[in-house]
Amino acid sequence: MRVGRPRSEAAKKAILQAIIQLLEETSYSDLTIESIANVAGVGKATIYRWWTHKTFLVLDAFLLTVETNLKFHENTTFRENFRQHLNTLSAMLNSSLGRTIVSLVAESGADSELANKFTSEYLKPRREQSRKLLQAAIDNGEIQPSINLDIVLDMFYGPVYFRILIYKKDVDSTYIDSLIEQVMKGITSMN
Amino acid sequence: MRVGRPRSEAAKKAILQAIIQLLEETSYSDLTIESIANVAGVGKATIYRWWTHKTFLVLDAFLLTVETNLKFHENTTFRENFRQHLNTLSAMLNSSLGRTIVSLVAESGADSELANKFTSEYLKPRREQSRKLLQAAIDNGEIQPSINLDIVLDMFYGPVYFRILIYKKDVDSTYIDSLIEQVMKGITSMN
Amino acid sequence: MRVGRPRSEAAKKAILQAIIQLLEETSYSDLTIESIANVAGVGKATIYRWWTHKTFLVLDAFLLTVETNLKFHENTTFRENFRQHLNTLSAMLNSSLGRTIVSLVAESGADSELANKFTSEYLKPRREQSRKLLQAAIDNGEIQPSINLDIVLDMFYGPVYFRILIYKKDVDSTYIDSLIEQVMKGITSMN
Amino acid sequence: MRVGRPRSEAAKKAILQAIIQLLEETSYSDLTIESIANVAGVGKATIYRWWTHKTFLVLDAFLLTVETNLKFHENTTFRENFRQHLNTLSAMLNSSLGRTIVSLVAESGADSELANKFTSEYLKPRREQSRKLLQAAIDNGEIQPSINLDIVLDMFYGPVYFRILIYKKDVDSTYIDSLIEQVMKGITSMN
DNA sequence: AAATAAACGAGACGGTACGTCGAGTCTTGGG
DNA sequence: CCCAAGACTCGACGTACCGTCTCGTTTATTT
Repeated sequence: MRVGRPRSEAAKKAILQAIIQLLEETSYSDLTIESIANVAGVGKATIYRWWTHKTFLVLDAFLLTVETNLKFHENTTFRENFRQHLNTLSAMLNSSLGRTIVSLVAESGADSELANKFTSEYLKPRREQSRKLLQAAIDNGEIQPSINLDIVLDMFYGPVYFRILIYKKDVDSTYIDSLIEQVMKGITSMN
Repeated sequence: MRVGRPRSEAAKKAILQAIIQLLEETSYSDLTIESIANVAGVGKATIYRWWTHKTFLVLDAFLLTVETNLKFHENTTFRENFRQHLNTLSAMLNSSLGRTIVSLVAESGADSELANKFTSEYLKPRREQSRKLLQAAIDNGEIQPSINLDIVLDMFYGPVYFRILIYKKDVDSTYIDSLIEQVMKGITSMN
Repeated sequence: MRVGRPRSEAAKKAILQAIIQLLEETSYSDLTIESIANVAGVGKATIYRWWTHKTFLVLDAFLLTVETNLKFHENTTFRENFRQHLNTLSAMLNSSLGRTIVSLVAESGADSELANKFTSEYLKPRREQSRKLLQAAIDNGEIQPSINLDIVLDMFYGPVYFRILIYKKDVDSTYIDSLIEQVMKGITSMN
Repeated sequence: MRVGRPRSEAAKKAILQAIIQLLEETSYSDLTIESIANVAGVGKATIYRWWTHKTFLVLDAFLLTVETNLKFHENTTFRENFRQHLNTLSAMLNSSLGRTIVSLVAESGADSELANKFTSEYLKPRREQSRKLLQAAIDNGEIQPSINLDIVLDMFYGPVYFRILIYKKDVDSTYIDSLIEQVMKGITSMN
């Protein structure tokens, strides 16, 4: 079996919690490993032993806060599901941790380790499920079968990301409702 | 008149050029004032005399590279105008300087100086003009008058930003064409 | 009797041997407990269980290498005995272990634990025996009874320590012979 | 002429003074660059800019405290001159700074930079002058011309170094007087 | 033989200082 | 009065060891 003192799960938790706390007080660029270690009551070396880069720390802290598995409700409408989904996304992007990790991903290269991990552990699972939702709506005739799924999904997600992060305008439930309405207009089956 | 040695425009240009050059070689976090000064052949104090913050340096370098005033062609279609516009946007987001400044804006607060300047000097002028374009299409009956202009514009821009910066997928002219097509479906007048 | 696993003499030997080996490769300040543990194939805790301080480790390693009990030859002259004694001392001071422990003693305070142990376990026994030797030479009329034993002994030892450690000049047998000769001139009985 | 901001002599002085102060409170091994910088009110980088190694810092601090040029009195006896000289040496070796630098030299290799600088800037000048003093005493017939100057000088210096640093016994003026007396016995001309 | 108990190796832990690097400021001589 | 050069204070970086700890394992004595 593995010898030596085992890794402290308490330390790991404390580190990620410290990041969450600190990012609510300061910006990412003011977030120092030193302050994380202090707040977590942990030695700096412990942080460096398990994370190679500050961005991964933030990503892990982020992943800790988001729901492990996204659940869509089966007994409700396609519209309603998306509405909740986009509201959750909007809340995430308005949190400092969410804004931070997303802008870090934006800055990183397309095949950077950070982008890959963010995609595989956060983005993709959600994308996958919302794609299924969309497909189901096509299957039951609610939505036109001719659409490009990817583009339609981008039309749901993209405006929310853009409006909050770049355009710096509020995305409230009214906006989300109108957005969904507008996208639906172009994809609903007419028969 | 002001006495003493006048400010060196050559130094200013050299500094912004150095940033453009360096950002093609390294990431923003590896971009140091020291290296900028060295490459530009300039003292550090000269940089600090003109700019208060590294982000503004990058923003100014960015603004130097983008067209001062966006021109839409009047004698062509709404679709065609947007197509060119989004292709230009896509090219900008794929450049290291573009990706850098946008992610800096994404990370910054809604009413930070950086976001305000980026909005007023880059984002808003373009938004204004594309809004006019959209309005003109409504006026001549091409597009439904009932639409929410803001949301429709977000549906054009948002997917491009999102797809390049976050989802890390290519946005080529085929994608842009399909995107425009899909958005148009929901807004075109049917008569 | 005491229960539990007994202390490992093998580990103790390995530790002291590791120090001897490492001090021949690196300086004392580069000698780390970690490297000792690695070379000795021993856990750090085992070292700390037996020794409170790194200096004592070195002292113990030193004591392991020096003759347990100094032997003067009775059937030879006073001069000859001292000659051998000082040559041995010179060899010790030229070894890295010897130089290290002596400079540690030099740096330590007069009533530090290290100085006390070095004095009682190394210095004093030798001093005692050479004092006896000197006294014997006085008793048999070879040397003047009026001398201050302590000062004369310092005149034998001091130059050797000083010349090797501080003045950094070679102390070979010629030097030692001349030194003894010169000291003798001032203490030999003239009758 | 040289460009750029000139080196701050005030900072240099403050650094060396801080070392002198700190070494009176703590041992060399507890003397950290960090504490020197704090006490001196100086950035760590400034220390590293001018000194490569902590030992050189201590050496420079030591050289600052010792008389720049040793003065022997011409209108007094050889004995008296040496008496004062050895008393001064004894005082130096009993200071924490003196004990520290000497034990650092003792630990260092024969042709290390530290030993060389200590020899050339401290040891040699004094040795040179006391050698001249000895030579003068030979020239005026006070001392035998047959002696080995080097060995006789070692017999003056060695016992003082040894007794203070290694043997940890007091060296007061009585001891020095007796030592000089004893050495003189073996070298004085008898006519 | 089984249970108990201490020492062992391995290695993670909270710390501290290291030596480096860049930030932003200041002080020169020169333009 | 601006400029380059470069030294300054400051503070975080990532590394290396410190001395302590917590594991599973080993080796003895005690039951």
